[in-house]
Amino acid sequence: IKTIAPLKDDLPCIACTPRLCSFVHALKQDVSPHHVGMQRGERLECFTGSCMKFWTVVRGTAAICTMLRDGRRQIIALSGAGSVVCGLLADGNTPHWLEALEPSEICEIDFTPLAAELARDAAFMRTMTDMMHDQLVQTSQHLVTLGRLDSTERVIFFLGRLAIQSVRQPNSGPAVHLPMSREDIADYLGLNAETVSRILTKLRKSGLITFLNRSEYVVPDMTKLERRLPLPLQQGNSQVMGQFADGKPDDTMVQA
Amino acid sequence: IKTIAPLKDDLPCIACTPRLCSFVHALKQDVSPHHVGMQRGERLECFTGSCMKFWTVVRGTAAICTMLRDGRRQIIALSGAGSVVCGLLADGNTPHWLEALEPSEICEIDFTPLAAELARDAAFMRTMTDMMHDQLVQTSQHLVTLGRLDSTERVIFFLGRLAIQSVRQPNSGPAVHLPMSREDIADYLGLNAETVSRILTKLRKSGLITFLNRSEYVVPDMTKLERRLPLPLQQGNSQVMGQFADGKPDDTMVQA
DNA sequence: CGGCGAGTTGAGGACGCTCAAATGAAGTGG
DNA sequence: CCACTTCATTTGAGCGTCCTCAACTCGCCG
Repeated sequence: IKTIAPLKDDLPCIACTPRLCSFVHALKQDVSPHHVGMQRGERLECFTGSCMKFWTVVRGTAAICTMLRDGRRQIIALSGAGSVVCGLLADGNTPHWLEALEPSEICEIDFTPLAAELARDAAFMRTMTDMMHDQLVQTSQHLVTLGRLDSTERVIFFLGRLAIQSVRQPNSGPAVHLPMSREDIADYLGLNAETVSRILTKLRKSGLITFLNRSEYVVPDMTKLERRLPLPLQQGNSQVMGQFADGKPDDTMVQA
Repeated sequence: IKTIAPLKDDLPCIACTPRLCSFVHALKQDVSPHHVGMQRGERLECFTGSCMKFWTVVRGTAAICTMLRDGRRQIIALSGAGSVVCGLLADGNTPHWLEALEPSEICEIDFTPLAAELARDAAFMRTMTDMMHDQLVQTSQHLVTLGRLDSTERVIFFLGRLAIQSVRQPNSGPAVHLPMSREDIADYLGLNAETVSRILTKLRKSGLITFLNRSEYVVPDMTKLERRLPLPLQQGNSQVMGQFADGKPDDTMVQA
């Protein structure tokens, strides 16, 4: 755990899309964001109660997980680099946590001491709304996936979405990196690990997916992939509250 | 479609938990909330783009629905009396709509003309955040249901949650009203109608559920019901941004 | 080389879906 | 009040999908 110098040349807070850091500086208070390194399987548990902690995935991949009494695990959402998770997401009944699926780096900001002040900050609340909205859209789509797609469609959808996100990354080659184990994929898709494995070999043999190794693949024909799905792979650009902020007061606070 | 007098004696906006009406009056503008009656199956479609419409279910039950290319339907969330749905929830890819599952009355407010102004209103944005948060918690739990519960557990969970919500209603007797058809339940739980029917008769024969008729039932022993589930039925009280608002400026705006 | 964990593959079975028919409930018109 | 229509629901038979359990392979590291 080390306190971060907000704008270093390696991986600055630019990765953090909602720019939470800007509120830290704006308020001139010692809400210290700090980076945490996490190994695969490590967890951050702060989903109880009302803590206003935020975790931005700077590097790696993390998952919002929950577990039932008998040990069944469900991955509710995946958080790739740049996405922000907030501690308010849990329901307080079943245990929730943020788990690194591969070696990751998380930037943690705890706004709790400033909560009352930020509740009166329209720009901050707009950011919160946007974050919640993005998460909600993602979760809703995932819900449809679990409710109405069969196992093969789920895996195809998962691989396709991952591939699309991958090409948007700046330093990506043609290969897509699979950031998680078969069991993690299964827990994300509501399947079990063996089924995922079987489907992956089926997709490999059918030529829809080409695997370079166990954790890297290429989609030779994205159109063909999409034809196997009853819903589009491309994500529409979600427009939210941010668009209504005419003056854009946040931008004035961004450093550099 | 009739414009509503905000505080009538029959079913006033008190039912609207987030009290959206208060923002209408605060801004002294003609954002006219009006009530819409809906028959079973009727739809409100405004999930495209960025309209800032809100629908509060005043009476009845509505569902946020989506449909895949081949006609598979998924009910993402149920909206009972008092809950608010907002047009921002859709992802823009697949069609989304709000559908009445039984004869319902919806209060519609379109804040679009005031969007820019409201974006600078911290109290309004806090309300938005709270709404999004509530929806997100609900959707996440639903997602776990679809991902990790088998069909019987899903139905039990559904009936149990409905029963708990029912006793909180003011005018409820011991019987729980089932506000939707078997097919609607199936589309909510990711099953098909026949399976739902089979499970209901199984639960009836096992004595877990007593049916008064096709749409009313009693849970003789809620504890026994909960023992069949790997997760608690009771919903923890979610605490969100509202708690941080010290002065509670909204309350001063409430009429009466 | 041996051990370990992740992944793959196979056999068998349970669960949930499809298709089809029967039953029930509610409304309409004679 | 009763035939008749219509639609939702129930029930049954058969089957496909996905899970469970188990054996086996592969890659990695000591």
